[in-house]
Amino acid sequence: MAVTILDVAKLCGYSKATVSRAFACPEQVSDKTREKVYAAARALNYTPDAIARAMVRGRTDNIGFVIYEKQYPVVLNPFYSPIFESVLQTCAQHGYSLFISSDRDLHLPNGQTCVKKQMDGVILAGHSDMQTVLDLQQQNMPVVLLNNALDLDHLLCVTTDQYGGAVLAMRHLAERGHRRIGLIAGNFSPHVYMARYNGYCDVLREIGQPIDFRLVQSIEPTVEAAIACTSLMLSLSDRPTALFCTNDTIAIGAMKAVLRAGLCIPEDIAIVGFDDSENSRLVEPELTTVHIDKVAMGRIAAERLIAQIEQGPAEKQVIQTDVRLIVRQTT
Amino acid sequence: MAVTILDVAKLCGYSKATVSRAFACPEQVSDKTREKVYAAARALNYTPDAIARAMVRGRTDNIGFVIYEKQYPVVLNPFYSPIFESVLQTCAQHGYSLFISSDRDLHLPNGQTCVKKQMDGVILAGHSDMQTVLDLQQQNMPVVLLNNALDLDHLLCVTTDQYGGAVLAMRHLAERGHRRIGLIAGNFSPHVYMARYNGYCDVLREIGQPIDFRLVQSIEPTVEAAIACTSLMLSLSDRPTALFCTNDTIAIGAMKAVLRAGLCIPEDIAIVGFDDSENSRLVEPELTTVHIDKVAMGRIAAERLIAQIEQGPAEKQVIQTDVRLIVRQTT
DNA sequence: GTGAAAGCGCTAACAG
DNA sequence: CTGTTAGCGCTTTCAC
Repeated sequence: MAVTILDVAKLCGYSKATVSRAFACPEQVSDKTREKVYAAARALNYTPDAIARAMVRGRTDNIGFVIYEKQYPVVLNPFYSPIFESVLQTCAQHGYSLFISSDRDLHLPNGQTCVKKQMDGVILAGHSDMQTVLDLQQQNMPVVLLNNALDLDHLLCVTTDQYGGAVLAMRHLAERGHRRIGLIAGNFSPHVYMARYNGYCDVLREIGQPIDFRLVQSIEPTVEAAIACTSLMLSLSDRPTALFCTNDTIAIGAMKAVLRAGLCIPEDIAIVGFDDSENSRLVEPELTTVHIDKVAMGRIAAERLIAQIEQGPAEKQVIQTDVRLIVRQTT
Repeated sequence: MAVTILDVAKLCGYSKATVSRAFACPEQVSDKTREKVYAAARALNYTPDAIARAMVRGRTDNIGFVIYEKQYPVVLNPFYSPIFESVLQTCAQHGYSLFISSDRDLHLPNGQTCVKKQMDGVILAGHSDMQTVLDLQQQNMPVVLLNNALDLDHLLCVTTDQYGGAVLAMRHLAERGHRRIGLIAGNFSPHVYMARYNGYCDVLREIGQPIDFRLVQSIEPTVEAAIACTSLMLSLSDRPTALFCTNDTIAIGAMKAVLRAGLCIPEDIAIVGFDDSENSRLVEPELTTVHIDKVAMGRIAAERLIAQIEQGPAEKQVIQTDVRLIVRQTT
C-alpha cells in the first residue's frame, strides 16, 4: 500500500494532521473538510495504516485468546468454542479484534515469556502455568484466566462451579432412586477433575452408598473411549443403573454403548452429562446435563480484560459462574 | 512497556542494531554477544515490540479469517469450524497468526473497504461481494475466497464439488432402490444451494422419476426447522422413502422427526446428509453423508494466501476439492 | 478548525 | 560480526 496520508494531504490540500483527524476523530474536523478528505482518500484508494496507527497510539485494539496447547483444537472443542464465540462477540462490541493462538506463541527463542504479537491483553484459556502469568503481568500485559484459577495478586479468574454441578447431577440421579451410579470421568486438568469427582463421592456418601471402584473410571474424553468404557461397565453382573459422565462427549459415547447393547435410556440406564454443549440436544433421546454458562464466562472474561486494558490493573478475584441442571430425556 | 531496545543496548554495551539482531536473527550474532544481550533483556524484562517491528518491516505475519456476517457464528458452525481449525494449523506452521473477524470490520465509517487491522492477507469465507474483493485487491491486499467463487482476475477461490456431492448422495439412494426421494434444502448462498439442488433434480431425471414438489422443501438450516419440515412430509399419504438433506444439521433434525414418529431408520426412511460434520457420527444410527474435505479446504486456502503474501499475486483459479460419500447407518 | 514538527520502537542498508 | 543512520506512517501536542 504505497499511498500514505501524505498523498491524501497533498491531493486535498490539507495537512497530514487534518487528514489523520478526518479518519480518527471525524467530529474534530469541519463537514466540508471531511468530505474533501474522504473524496481524496477514495480517489487514491487510501486506507489508514493500522500498524502505524497502533505504533503511535501504543494501542492495537486487539486481544489474544490463548489456549493451552494440549487443549487444541480450540475451535472444535464443544466446551471452548461457545466460550470463544462469546469472547468474540464481546470484543467486537467494544471495538476489539481477536487473535487466536496457543501458548507456544507466548515464548521467545530465548525462553522469555512475551506476547510476540500485537495485542493489548490476553485471555488464557484452560491450563496455564504460573510463571507465564507472572511474566506477562510484569510486562504490564493485562491477563484474565478462563476456566482455571491461580492464586496471584491482581489476577482475575473466570471459572464455574464444577463441584456444585457434579452435586446437582448426582442428587438428581439419587432422587430418581438410583443407587448404583457409575462415574465416567474425563482426564481433565486436576482443577476440574477433582471438583467433579468430589461431587460424585460426596453425594454417594450423602445417600449412604459406598463407592464401588469398578464403577469409577477415568478416560480420555472421546466418544470412542466412552463407548469402550461403558460397554465394559454394562457387562458387569451388577451393572449400574445410572451413569454420571463428566462431559457431554463422554455421555454421548455412553449413550451409544447403551443403545448398541439393546438397552433403553433412561429405563435401563439413566445418563447425565456435563457442559450442556450443543451436542446434548443433537442426540436422541436428548441428554440431561449440567449447564455451564459459557456465554457468561466468555463475556465476563472479555469485559474484565477490556476493563483492565482501559482502566488499569484488576483486583484479585475469582468469578465463578453458576451451573444448573437441564433435565432432558436421558434420566 | 517502557523498556525499549535502547535500554537493553545501553545495559549490555552493544548497539540497538545488535540487540535487534539478537532477537530477529540470532544466527547473525556471536554466541557471546547473544548471551549478553539476552541476559540484559531478561534483567530489564525487555520484550521486542511487535508493532514497531511490523511497522518497519511492512509485515505483520498475521492473516485475517473474515466471515460473512450472516454466517456468524463461525466458530460454532459445524461446517466452518473445522475449516477454520485447519487454516489455523496451517498458518501456525508457516509462522502466521490468525485474526478472526466479520465482514463488518472491512469497512470504514466513510464506506471505503479496507482492512482496519494489522494483517498481511485475508481469507474471505462464505459469501462476499465483488466490490469488496476488488477494493482489497486494489490495495494490494492478498485475498483468497473460501467456499465461494467469484469471477475476478488474480482471484484464487477454494470451493468443493457441491454438484458432484449431491449426485453421489442421490445415486446412492437410487441404487438402494429409492424412487420417492424428498429434498430438504438449507437456504444457503445461491452458489451452494443451486449446485446441490441441481444434483437432486438431475439424478431424479436419470432414474426417470418426476419431481414431486411436495417433497422439495427449502428451509433455514436448523434442527428445529428440519424437524418441522420432515414431520410434515411424513404426514403425506404417499410419504417419501428417503430424504436427501443438504447438510448434516438438517439431516439430524430429519432423523429426530422420523424417530419421534416411531419409524425406523433406514428401514422406513433412509436419510443422507451433506458435509460430514462431526455431528454425523454423534447421532445414532450414524449418518450417511457427503464428505467435504474441510481440512484440505482450510489448508489450501491458507497455503495459497501465504504464497501470495510471500511471492506475489496469484493466477486466477478455482480450486475444487473432491467429495465422497460416507455410507454409515442411515441408508 | 487547521498546520508544523516531533517522535513512537524498531529494522535494514551500508560501512567498517 | 557490529555500529551508524535514516526512516516506516501515523498521531499529537502546541501554536495559530
